[in-house]
Amino acid sequence: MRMSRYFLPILRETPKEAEIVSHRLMLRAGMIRQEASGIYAWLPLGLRVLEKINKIIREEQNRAGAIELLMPTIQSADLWRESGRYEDYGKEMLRIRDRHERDMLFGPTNEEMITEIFRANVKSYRDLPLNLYHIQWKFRDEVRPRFGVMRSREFLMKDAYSFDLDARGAQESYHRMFVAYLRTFARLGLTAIPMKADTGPIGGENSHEFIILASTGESEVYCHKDFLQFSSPPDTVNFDDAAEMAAIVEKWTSRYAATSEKHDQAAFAALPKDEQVSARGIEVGHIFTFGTKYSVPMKANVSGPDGKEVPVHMGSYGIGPSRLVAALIEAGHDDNGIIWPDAVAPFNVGIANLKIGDAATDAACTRLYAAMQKAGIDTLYDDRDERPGVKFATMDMIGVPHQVIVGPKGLAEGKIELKDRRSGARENLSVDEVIARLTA
RNA sequence: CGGAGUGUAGCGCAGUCUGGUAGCGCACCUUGUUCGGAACGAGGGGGUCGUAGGUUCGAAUCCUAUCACUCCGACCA
Repeated sequence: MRMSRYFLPILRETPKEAEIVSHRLMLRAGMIRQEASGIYAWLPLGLRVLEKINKIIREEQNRAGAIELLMPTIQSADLWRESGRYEDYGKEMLRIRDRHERDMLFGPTNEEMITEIFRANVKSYRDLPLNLYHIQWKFRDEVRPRFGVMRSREFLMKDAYSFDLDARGAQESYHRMFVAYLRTFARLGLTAIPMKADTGPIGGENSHEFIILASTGESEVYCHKDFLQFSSPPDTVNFDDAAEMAAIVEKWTSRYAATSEKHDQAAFAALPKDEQVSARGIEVGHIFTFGTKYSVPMKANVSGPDGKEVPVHMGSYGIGPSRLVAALIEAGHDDNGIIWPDAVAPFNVGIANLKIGDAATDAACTRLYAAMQKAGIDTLYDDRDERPGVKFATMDMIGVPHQVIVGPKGLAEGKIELKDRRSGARENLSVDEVIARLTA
């Protein structure tokens, strides 16, 4: 993308309402714009990151055997009356009335709807296990939205729902999602630690929150330092092998890890001092099984091998991509701006032409840009008529991981500069060397 | 939902107490000198001062109502 033709409304000053670093940087980098309290428009740069996160989530959900569909944002209240949650949900639910005076709502979650879809179409245990997911905007009318997209009212969520014949099958589905989550967060460049979570009113055996450590995180968390060394499951992992899945889950739940709500001070203190990690964390995922909570009242039954009808055992698995964008920034930034992992960077390569109009720099940049495009690399070419300092500051703030700096001084010696955003390391290389390096 | 506060140009703010018809910095446009870490000068465009009433010869400023937004606490992917 040529920056001169792009829509990248960068702010030089920080809007006063932005308290935490991710919110500040998302506004300053022109990723989002607030349209109402807790409701944001995603500008081109922000949307790129969001879509890259979604892509990774999809790939890992699919790998684990989940199947994508798309449910609507608006739901009928009648569906929620079936489960009894229409009355229970309270003011967090945005209730709407259509022109025929029918009660509708903007979905805060989709258990009811997915159960309805399931029961209408699946009647036999032979069709199980089944795991359906979608990535859709949800709305929860939080009393007090804050921290930008970290706690917004409208937010994007990937939610998967598993269906199994019995509790044992549900457990296996849970394990698959657990492993898929480990892989997903690892690919996003994050270390996410599964922490035993409260199932709350939903009930059930299995529940974990995936927490990433960040100094500006919202909650206090405590865990064993081994979690920081654990390697995530490789892409050769076999999701059909229940024993392999169970072993991975076993490993990742073998050490102490809890958020402040579930913190057991005594158990934590029993760990050797140098193995204790006490930090702040952000919840980026939550998985749990809830048995037949919805299948019983909503009559989502299947025939078992013995011919008897039984309610299915279900589980649900959420990841918040929009929150992840903020979490990634909380986990990756410095005084100059955002530091994206390559996997989600809106642009992976940035080309800064320090002297627009200079034949040599223009030619070198054009050649670089063409080579990057040919290689299919997301590249932002800063071809604006701006001073060098402005271009450096822009590249750093929006967090382009690999920056190619092309100026007349270097070119006089046949060299351009390749800078790594994260480390700040710079190398002087020829244009061909840079192309070879970046397209390797 | 309780408590506190703020609405004046895209962003950050002054002006409000003490009414006289709106200003500064950044950004934007023109132009010149600049040009390797957010340059400088000259000129210029943009605001019915959140909204609606009221008081007044006259309201950003005083009064009333209303809306929006933010922060602190209790709740959440």
